[in-house]
Amino acid sequence: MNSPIEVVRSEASKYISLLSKELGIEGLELSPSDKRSQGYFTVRLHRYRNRIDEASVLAALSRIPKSEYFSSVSFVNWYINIDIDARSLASLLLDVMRRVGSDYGKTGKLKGKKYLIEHTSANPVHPLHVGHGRNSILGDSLARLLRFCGADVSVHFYVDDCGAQVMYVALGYSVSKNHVHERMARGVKPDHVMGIVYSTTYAIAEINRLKKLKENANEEKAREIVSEIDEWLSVIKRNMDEDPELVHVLVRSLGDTDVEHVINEWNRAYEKKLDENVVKIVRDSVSLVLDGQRATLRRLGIEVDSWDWESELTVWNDAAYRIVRELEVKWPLYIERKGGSITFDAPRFVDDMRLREVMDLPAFIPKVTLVRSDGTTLYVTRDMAYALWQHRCCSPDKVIRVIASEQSHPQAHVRVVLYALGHVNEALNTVHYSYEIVNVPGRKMSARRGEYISLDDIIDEAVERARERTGDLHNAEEVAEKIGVGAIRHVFASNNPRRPLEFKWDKVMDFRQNSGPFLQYTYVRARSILNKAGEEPNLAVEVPSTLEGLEKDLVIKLAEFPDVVENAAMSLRPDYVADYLNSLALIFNSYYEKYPVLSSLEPYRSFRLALIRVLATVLENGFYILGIPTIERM
RNA sequence: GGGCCCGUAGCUCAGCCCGGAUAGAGCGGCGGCCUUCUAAGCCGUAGAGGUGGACCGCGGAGGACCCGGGUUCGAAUCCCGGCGGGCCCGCCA
Repeated sequence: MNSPIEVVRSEASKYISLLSKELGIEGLELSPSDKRSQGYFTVRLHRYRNRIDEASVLAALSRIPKSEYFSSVSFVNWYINIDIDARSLASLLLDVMRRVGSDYGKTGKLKGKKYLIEHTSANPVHPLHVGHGRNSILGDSLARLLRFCGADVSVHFYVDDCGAQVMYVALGYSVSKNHVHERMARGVKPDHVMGIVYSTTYAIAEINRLKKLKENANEEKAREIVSEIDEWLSVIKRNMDEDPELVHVLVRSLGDTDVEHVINEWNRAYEKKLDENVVKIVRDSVSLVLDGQRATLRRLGIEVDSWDWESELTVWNDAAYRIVRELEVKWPLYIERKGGSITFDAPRFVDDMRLREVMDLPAFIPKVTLVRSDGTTLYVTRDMAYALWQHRCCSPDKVIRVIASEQSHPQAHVRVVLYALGHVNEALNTVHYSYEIVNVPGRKMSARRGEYISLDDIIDEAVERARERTGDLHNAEEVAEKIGVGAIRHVFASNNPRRPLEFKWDKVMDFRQNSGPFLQYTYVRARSILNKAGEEPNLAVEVPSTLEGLEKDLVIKLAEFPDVVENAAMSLRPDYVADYLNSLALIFNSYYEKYPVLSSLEPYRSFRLALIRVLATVLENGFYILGIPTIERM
């Protein structure tokens, strides 16, 4: 048993079940008390007030032997409060710690379980932006959390290399190759260069399209079109400010081209593998962008195990079409055809099959078009094929797809269609891990217009602000980098994914308010004590006869860690870990002021050193889960 | 029009699934603490509620987690109906 609190809890459960026999009541429930001053665990007896009286409860309590792990059992206001004996809990804690060492917190709960986590999966046409930051960090923290609990986790990134947006960047790249490479040779990140190529090419396409539209439009319509053109011109202008030469090249080469037409040609050519040159140029440009995105992820400590190319897994092997054909054969009554397009009546299917009783679905689901009139597949169709592949590739117990909440309908479609095709387990074990968007006040973000705040920018900014305070440490740059990364990771990992996140520079970067650096600082203080102590703390120490106040609080908090991790993993909520670390840090920082370690007398000195050793381990493991870098000095 | 999520102190949030004791934190405010293990820290304090009164004591009622109902011995928590905010409802991804 590697969870100290769990040991006490099972003692308390035993105690309570004895009590329920004594009282002749079934279903007494042990829960953590919200009034810690009264006790750690509590049992509510209110609902039995008419069946038993207080005297009989007190009598029953006096008949049951108390566990050595309880300091007190009391009966107040119809609550039975059981308090933990801090001394025995401390012994338990140190026992566990002696046994597992740096593995403290791992309960092996998910041993033998296999997870596939898909996260980020950004369009490979521009740098990652703030929204992706939330996605990547949530996904990565989940992966770390589940791995920490013993699960076998494989992290996948879906490379969305089909569809128009990729053709824009490829076309732009094809006419500006030398310039792109020259910039990369100068050290500019490839995704940033390609981001400019993409949004410029897209703007050129839009302008050319609108211009043609204008020719046979009435006066009112024409005015509208002109103002739209102006907007796209301003996109070009903004890109021009960033890199005039590159944008000039693009405008010169593509200004007179019917870009939209070429894009459609290329799109077809790529999907059907008709033109080797197109395939190569698309692959090259996507790879370049991915290199850049990968570098950003790596800077945040995020590693991806598998890069799954949409083209290979769903299009070139015909998997997406197979989905459609099977659906047509199996459920013809739910298929609607209109001029070559194919639509699945998902809402009716869900109602008829009573699917809502089987899986968690929104109360409303729209119909879903699977094939366009021109015979090409849609993103969602390909995603269905991909979802199936995710289950086939390594037979995971669960596939967790970290995808923004705005995609809840298509994600529901994916699961419904898997179910319809008879892949029931696959459908039930596909989780849309939904998170809310990141808002940046005052900025309307649009990746197509090149309007976004890149993840690189905010990391840079965070690091720069950290640098202002690292002073003349010999490794100031390195420390600043870790603090900046820690701050960013903490912001995204510590918020409830279900809530929209307001991203305000001053708030995220305010290290007083932000707890990433606060946690790191806490670790530094603990580390400092251990370093000054010199030797590795002995964990087989005598526990002082009295533990009270903050010392007791600290022991209990440290003992809770395995529980907290397990709960976070089962609920897929890395933010629970962040929350826990935060309150642990608060307790320790108060403790630090009040309880000297190195200068205290025995047995306190040794005991406290051991406690600090546990604390450091808990922080290290918590940091691992959240991906917050540890720092020895700051 | 429909769906999903959210509404708790000045601000950001936890608690709600599974109802129970005085609704918890952090930030910000105010006031303090660096010859003692790193002050990116800590301590104290006000703050979730209106009326009447010159003040004090005692007792009672009412209000109190967006609003209004309901269920319950008991509701921030469950149910119904509103209001406010975000996102979605494409032959885009």
